[in-house]
Amino acid sequence: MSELEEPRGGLAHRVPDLGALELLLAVARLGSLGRAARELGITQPAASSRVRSMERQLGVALVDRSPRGSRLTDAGALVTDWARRIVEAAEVFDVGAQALRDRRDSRLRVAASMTIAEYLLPGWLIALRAERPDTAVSLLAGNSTIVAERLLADEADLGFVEGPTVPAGLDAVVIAHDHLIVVTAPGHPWARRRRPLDAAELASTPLILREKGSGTRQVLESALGGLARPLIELSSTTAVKSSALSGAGPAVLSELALGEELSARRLVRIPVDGVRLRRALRAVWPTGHRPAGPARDLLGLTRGGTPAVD
Amino acid sequence: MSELEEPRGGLAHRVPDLGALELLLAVARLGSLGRAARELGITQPAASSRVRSMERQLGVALVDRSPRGSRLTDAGALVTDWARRIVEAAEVFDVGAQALRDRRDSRLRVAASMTIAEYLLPGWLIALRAERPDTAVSLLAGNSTIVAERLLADEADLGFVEGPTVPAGLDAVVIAHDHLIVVTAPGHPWARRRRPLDAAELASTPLILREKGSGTRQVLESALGGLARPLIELSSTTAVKSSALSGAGPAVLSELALGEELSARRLVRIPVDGVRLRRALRAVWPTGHRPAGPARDLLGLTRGGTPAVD
DNA sequence: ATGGGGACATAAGCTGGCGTTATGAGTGAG
DNA sequence: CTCACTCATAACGCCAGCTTATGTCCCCAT
Repeated sequence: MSELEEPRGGLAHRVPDLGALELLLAVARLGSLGRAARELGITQPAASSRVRSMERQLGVALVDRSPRGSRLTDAGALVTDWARRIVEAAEVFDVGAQALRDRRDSRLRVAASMTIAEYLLPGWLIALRAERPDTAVSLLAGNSTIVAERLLADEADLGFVEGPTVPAGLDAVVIAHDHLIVVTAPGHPWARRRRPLDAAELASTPLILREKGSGTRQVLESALGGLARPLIELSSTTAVKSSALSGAGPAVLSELALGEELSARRLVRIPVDGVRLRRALRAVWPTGHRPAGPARDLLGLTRGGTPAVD
Repeated sequence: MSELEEPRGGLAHRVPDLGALELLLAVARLGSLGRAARELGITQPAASSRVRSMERQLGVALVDRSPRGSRLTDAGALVTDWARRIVEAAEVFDVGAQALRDRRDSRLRVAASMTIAEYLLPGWLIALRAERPDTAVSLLAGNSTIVAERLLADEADLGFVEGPTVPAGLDAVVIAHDHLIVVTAPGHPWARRRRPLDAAELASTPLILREKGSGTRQVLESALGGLARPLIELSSTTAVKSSALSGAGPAVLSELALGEELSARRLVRIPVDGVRLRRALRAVWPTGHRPAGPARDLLGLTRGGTPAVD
């Protein structure tokens, strides 16, 4: 019948752009199109038209307009919550990308391992920006050696490394532990086990793993005593996750890489007994040069709001 | 010095749009601008220009171009992972919004409680689309009463409800449990406790809660034996989370609402002892009308890839 | 009751971003 | 040496979204 429109495009054609989503969040929060428009620095007609075209695009009424304000419809509330998650991911992107660009005016230069730079640092930077909006941060991502080099050459003010050892010449404090966990797709037999796995089972089962030499692989192998049987070897955490999601087999990866997948049961965590699958995450700085100023502020955030280290 | 550009706009001006992010992911996966362009159904010059303007916008080189392909730079890999999370959130938005619109041609009509519709269903629908791309789904979100009405009026094929009781006239199967958890900002004294909380402590401490009558509030109060002392009462899970993030106090909310906040330690989970803070999530259908066809497919996904119920 | 003010809608015009086609230039393989 | 592949550049067109200017509705205060 009415096969007039078959968008058949990428997501971008079916999902409103970030500006529209921000607008929707503002409308939800402020209860008025006009006020939301003002907050975003656009005019009221622009906001009106934008919300309208968003509704047209989605085929769903999002806001109830009235002569004295606008409130979300039920569907609008649902859509707004999904929108919020996009915007939050965009904030992470933004603060991360902003730190990546080399700025000469950075007041705080951070060097961090990949895992930390990817998963943890943006959150800290968002929190830091909330407290100290004027602190421009620059980020360099690399392995422990790189981080140490930068710090010792005074090209970074604060570093973050993962793994069992602290590079020479640096003082360190453990800020958290990264737990590796075993996951499978929900259909896998392990997902129905009642007893935790033990080391022997884990070592004797082919697993989806990062490549040999990677941080997570090292932790696993040292925990198992040198043995780990790869089912597939992949070069990024993301690839491991995708592979596990597709049901290829059990995977071992950092809990940091799992978000919704666990709570929505798209992946199932398999308990493991008697194997210490974790590694320390440490903040580091040149021996003696205890972090001060912005570095100290950031360090405070990483340690759970306790500003003093000591 | 060079204060030429101060974007000073919303996120939308600093974060590339979804089309650009999808393009970046395709380039990362395929190793070539041209191939990525083809996959997205645009021309190679369009892709080239888009990636270039994204690099200009971010001030970071993302891909190394060579006469025989393009690979991500180190910074590009990081940016791409952040981009992936935006795109994943956009997929959730897309599949959810698509289901919300009333389609006459829906092959599967679902009625679900808010929590399930918001957090769980999109993931299931993405999985369902992967297996049965032709299944058009429509979604109606509402409380248990609404869900039951729709099912009994044959206006929905499958329902999802949360809470201790199964509405009359429906058969049900428990598909999961929603665990309520107690969280605080990392700076809160509870975050440093070593012993789990007990019921008495929980009941005697003012908490950030949903309003009286809400599902999560009911679970908490029945678990505590009727008592719950609100510090603030808020009308959405999201508001509770924001409030907890800002350090207003301990909050009780569904683990489904927490994503990164926990693993990145922006919120800390406080263990609780001797209180059963969970509620069953159930799939429901009219007594006797065992789900078949698409409804059965979806039901299978919710139960961890086991297609057969029974 | 009557005007003022807030909220949203509509209309007309401009602009810029992104797309297209057409072409050029560099590299490696047969 | 030519083909096949990569990416870059140029010239042009379209449309989404912005703006300003106006209209309508409703509530409230005088």
